[in-house]
Amino acid sequence: MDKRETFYITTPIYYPSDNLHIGHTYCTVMADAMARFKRLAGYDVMFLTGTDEHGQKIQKLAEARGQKPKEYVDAIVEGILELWETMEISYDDFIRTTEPRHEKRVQEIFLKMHEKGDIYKSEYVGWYCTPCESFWTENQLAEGLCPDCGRAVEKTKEEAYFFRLSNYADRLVELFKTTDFLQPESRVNEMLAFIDQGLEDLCISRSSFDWGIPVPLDEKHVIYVWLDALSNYVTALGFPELPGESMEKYERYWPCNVHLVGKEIVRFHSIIWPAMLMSIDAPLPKHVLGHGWILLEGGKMSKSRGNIVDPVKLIERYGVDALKYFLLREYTFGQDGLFTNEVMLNRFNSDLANDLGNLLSRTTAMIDKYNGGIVPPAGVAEGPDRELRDLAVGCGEKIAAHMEHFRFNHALEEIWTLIRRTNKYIDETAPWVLDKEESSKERLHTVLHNLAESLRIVSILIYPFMHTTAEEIRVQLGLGEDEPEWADAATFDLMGGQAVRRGDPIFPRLDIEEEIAALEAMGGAGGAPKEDLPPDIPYKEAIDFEDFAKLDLRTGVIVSAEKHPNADKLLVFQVRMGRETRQIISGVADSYKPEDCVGQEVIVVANLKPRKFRGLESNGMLLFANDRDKYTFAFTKARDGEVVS
RNA sequence: CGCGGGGUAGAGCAGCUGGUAGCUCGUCGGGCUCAUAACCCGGAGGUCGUAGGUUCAAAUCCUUCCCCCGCAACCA
Repeated sequence: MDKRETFYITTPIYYPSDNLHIGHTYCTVMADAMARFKRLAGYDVMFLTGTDEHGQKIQKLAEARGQKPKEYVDAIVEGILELWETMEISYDDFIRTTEPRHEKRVQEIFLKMHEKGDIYKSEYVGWYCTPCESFWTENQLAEGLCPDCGRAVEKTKEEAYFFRLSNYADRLVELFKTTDFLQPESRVNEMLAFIDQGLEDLCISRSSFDWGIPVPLDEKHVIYVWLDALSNYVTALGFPELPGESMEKYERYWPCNVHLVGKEIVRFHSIIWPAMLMSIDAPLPKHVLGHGWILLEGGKMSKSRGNIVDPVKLIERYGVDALKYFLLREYTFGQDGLFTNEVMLNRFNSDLANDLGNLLSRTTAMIDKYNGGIVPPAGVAEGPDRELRDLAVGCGEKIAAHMEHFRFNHALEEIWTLIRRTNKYIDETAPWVLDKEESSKERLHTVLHNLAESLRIVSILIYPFMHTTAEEIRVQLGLGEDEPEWADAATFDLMGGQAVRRGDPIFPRLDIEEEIAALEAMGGAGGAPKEDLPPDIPYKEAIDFEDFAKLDLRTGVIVSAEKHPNADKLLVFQVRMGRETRQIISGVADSYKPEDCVGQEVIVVANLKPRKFRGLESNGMLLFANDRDKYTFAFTKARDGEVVS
């Protein structure tokens, strides 16, 4: 029986509606570093990641491409697995919510909650768009119309199952107030405020689409996202028990040490998930940690804005370890951080090439040159030796302390303090001077030994964060390819007699301007892509000519424009269309200033029913080209008031 | 008063369980030559958004206001 302490860490399961970007990579890299650190520190680690593959959105995306949902997600999941392989993510299990092991157990969980009396059938009042075959909640509607197609929706009552989330409000408040369940702490108030508004029971089934796990005992329904997705953290461990299948992992690893999640889903993980577990009388995870977002210049990264940083391109160019180092070193856990190519490249040069790479290079070069490539044994400590040795030997403990709080940036900073100190040590001891006199050879050997020792310790310390680099350093130092022992980082003077093997620079210095130019030319790796294609949006279903003929399109010209007094994004236009001038409202305030619109020729959908927006009536609609939330007038050179067809 | 995050040297950030402001890059000057024009030392540069308050002492705690950024609302 394995007596080691266990450590169970998870990432969210990602939604495979598209390829992943650096935000997902960031989260997964953090989890990986933590997992590797804990393994090295002697824990029995379980590191889980996966994909959340059900839901209406996937079903529709698949349909739009004429695929079965499973086919569609299979292709994307393959890409995700490849990415994690490239990133050398050391997950122990990868769970897909479409796997039988998950689906069966989610049904079991549903039944358990049902038995507990926490699930009841009721009616879910919502809105149905017949052409889109989509079911929308009150909140999702756009001024009472379908948010997808803009057509009228019907109020329908959908039969649905609900979870009595409201029953658990008190216990949840207790959880937040008396434990450090949720971190960073700043999120706790947010959750308490949310609970304070009153928890509504949670709708956990849908019958308006079928890409999901069937509700047991009622196959008209499928289980709706959160119950399905959140359960992965236990189903992957074999809970609930199924006949003939082992719960060994569950017993060993649950409760989870850490759910690492993005700040946008902290709420689901710290309210719904614990409530579900309370309902089935399972122990709660020990911690939920919410990390921040990586932002690009100009705002959040998002698929629709096209400003996604493609991790694969960065890896191809700079290597996995460089990217991992940057992500872990640059950002403060829990806070948002800015990504730019320049910042990243500067880190590569100063920290990796100049400090670490160059230290290895000069150390091995000197051992080669001054001692025939053999690491000398320990000698008598003098001068700055003691300081270097103390710093090196104490570094591991400091890192461990930072890692307890997921402060990757501080942990790495500690290592670089040691690296810089070692560089300084070379200057202080000036081995090239010692080499000149026979009388100082002994001192020279001690210095060379200390340098090798310091780097050996560095190679252990960086192992959880950049293991390939660590291995390369160890090979160059003549330490072989065995996995290092964390404990050896706390001991000096282990080396002597190894034959160093000089290699190419482990991190060649980059020409920053050249690299920035290259990255921008590639596009998609930060900054604006040069050759920028419009977003790839599937075409809607074909319509008959009669449908088109229903539209009454006319030309117009904007005679005045102003901001809507009660809305941020709306502009109120007066549009002259031949004999009449109409008021039309458009949500383009982010793209146009009112004064720039006057005189603009436009195309108007003239027979759209008038509607009020925050108190002002809009009579018709203006046509715009929409590129990632950037609107451009679709205009005509014709006289205003003419028919467009 | 919708919710939340943030405003600290030219840039990007850390510090924020209170005690004379720190890191990286950049910049200026110097040193060294083992090394990837890298490394080492030193200097310049900040009234820590604003206005008050608590305190012997505040970037750090409390309050006011201003600005930025997400989310929400709103986008026919």
